[in-house]
Amino acid sequence: MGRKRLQESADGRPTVHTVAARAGVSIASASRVLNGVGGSPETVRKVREAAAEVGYVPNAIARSLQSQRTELVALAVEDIGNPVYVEMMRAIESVVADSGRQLLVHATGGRIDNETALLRRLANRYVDGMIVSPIRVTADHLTALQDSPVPVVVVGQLAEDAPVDNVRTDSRRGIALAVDHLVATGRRRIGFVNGPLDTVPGAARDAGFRTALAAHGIVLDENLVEVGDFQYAAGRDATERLLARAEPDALVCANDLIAVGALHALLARGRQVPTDVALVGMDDTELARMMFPQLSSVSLGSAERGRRAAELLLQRIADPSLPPRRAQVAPSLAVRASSAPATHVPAPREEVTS
Amino acid sequence: MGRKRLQESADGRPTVHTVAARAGVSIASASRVLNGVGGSPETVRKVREAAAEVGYVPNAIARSLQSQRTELVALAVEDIGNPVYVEMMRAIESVVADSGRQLLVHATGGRIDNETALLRRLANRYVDGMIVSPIRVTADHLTALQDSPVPVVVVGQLAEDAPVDNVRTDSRRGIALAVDHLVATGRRRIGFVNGPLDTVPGAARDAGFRTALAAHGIVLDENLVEVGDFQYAAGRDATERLLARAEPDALVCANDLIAVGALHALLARGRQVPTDVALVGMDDTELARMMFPQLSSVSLGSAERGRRAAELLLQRIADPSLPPRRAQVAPSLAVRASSAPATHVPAPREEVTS
DNA sequence: TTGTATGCGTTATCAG
DNA sequence: CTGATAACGCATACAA
Repeated sequence: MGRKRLQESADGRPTVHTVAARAGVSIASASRVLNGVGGSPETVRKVREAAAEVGYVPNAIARSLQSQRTELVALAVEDIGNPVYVEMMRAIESVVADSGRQLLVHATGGRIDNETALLRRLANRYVDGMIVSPIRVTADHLTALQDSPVPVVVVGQLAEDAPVDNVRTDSRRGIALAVDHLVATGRRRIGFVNGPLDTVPGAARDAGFRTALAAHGIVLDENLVEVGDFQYAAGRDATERLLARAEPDALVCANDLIAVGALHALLARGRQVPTDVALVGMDDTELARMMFPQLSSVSLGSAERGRRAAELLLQRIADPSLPPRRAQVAPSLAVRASSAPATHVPAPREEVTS
Repeated sequence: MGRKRLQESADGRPTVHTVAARAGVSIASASRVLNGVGGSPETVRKVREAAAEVGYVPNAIARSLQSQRTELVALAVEDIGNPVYVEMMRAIESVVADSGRQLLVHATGGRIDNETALLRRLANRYVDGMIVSPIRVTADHLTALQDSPVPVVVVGQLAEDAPVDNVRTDSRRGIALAVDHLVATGRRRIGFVNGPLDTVPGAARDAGFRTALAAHGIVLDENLVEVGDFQYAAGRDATERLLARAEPDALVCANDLIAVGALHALLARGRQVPTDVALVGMDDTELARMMFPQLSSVSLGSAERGRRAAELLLQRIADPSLPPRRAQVAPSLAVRASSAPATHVPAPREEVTS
């Protein structure tokens, strides 16, 4: 038989053995007391005392190996810098922390291979579950989602029959809210600055825009539509291109970052907001409220979606046999200064150098 | 003797035993091949084949228990929504990912108890090290930092003799850069919107502002100084208070969030930027470039500091016996439209309703 | 090179 | 209630 087990861990820190020896009890008793199950008053006292004396802290790894759970949950989003994900993350973190778990954040950069790789790595069990908000979804991706070795919840649109927990919103309807509002306040030449059409949200918002305009009997002038990334710079550049060839009296933007870019482009070109051009963003992030004028924005309930996703995930972790579930959060419109009704007195324009 | 070890893990997933049995070798041989050390060509082939067939993925927990490392690194910041931390986080994530590790992000909310609790929890070894950027540092805190059971690197000011790895910048000098620039471009009634004075950066920036003004022989009018949180809303409100009682021709802000709030307040009050009031922020985040006009801002090299901190941490993880080290990143000023020299023709002011 | 046996630190089982 | 012992899944001395 090999040498007797030491009472200290490799790096000299106390283990259950240290505590047990010091308290004069078995490791089993020590462990029980430390976990608050069983133990005579006397044993409890001795073990607690010994633990405090040596500054015992349980090793999370060893505990995980035994319990098969890490108490860690991951979140994978495209762009950690986008305020919409910050809000979602905050909501998720709150729920996750309340359950005594910790949140691990991954930035995928929207690269899909990156994301499937992440999904596959889940197999090594370093987290108990994952929330992922993909902007592109391929068949490959979907497969990886379905037979993920650990619970996964998707925030975003997924095929109706996809057997994966998911939390969705209706961004088509969200765009319609924006268009309806603009039409109601007298705008007619409504432009649209969108993100990539090969993304799920990009495609949905494009469809939403076209449908909404048609519903009002407005014929879409393709010159009023531009596409870029879901980023500030792309939004600004796309708006510049649009303004170079068309004269919108309102602009709907596919997210707030784009809207801020659009605002920049409009102001740089000497357009007044909302007098000349009304502006509506999407996601209703704090960024929208930071602008001057404050930006109207369609809320897609990002915090709420985050919260729901976290709850779904925790439930599934608790009971993996649950059937796939689906939660839906309705969009709403926050009207602010950037889309106040146009005064019918066109203000004198003055070119401003950026 | 107990029942023979199973070939599958509790949840039915393959383990080294599964692979070994299928390949007809011992688990030792299987493990060796799987780790790329040793093994005859024939064994390697058999094991690789078996592993692929059963879809073997090593269990990260078990591996960690053995190796005493989790390949996880934590980052604790006050406010995940502040773009300066986003930039820092991106830089850290990049270095950390390159080393094959993953990043865990904690939001402390600036609550110091929260942070020390975090430090103490490190003892359970769920991460190999941590980068922390505290805005308040107490003696208690410092103690916790020093005898942390795992490597810790601090981003921020620390006492000279504190035996803790840390990456710092000189925000006093950073403020001086801003003041010098404003004075050089003809501003004299320079105001300052700061964060809480009981924070390390708040105190440093206050001192820097006063010193810089004095260096130019300017007597500070206390009406030109306001304090709030390091947040957008606080910056906006503080600026409103300041504007209600004083008439600055320039404003230095303790960070970009505050600067954006100040811009909002200025514009809402009908002030032209930079014509009436020049504006300089701090941290030089992407937010500064998103505004109209674009905000001048003092760069404190947040990405660079993040990178350096990550490198220091990885080095210390590799060799815990290293002496405490210190890295310094110099501030610099990015001049943009918000602080262009004032035209000496005061533009007509017009009250704008927010 | 290969296999046996042991330990990583914890919790769970089961007999006493 | 308590203690001895077996897992958890992996890596690695050591012996063959």
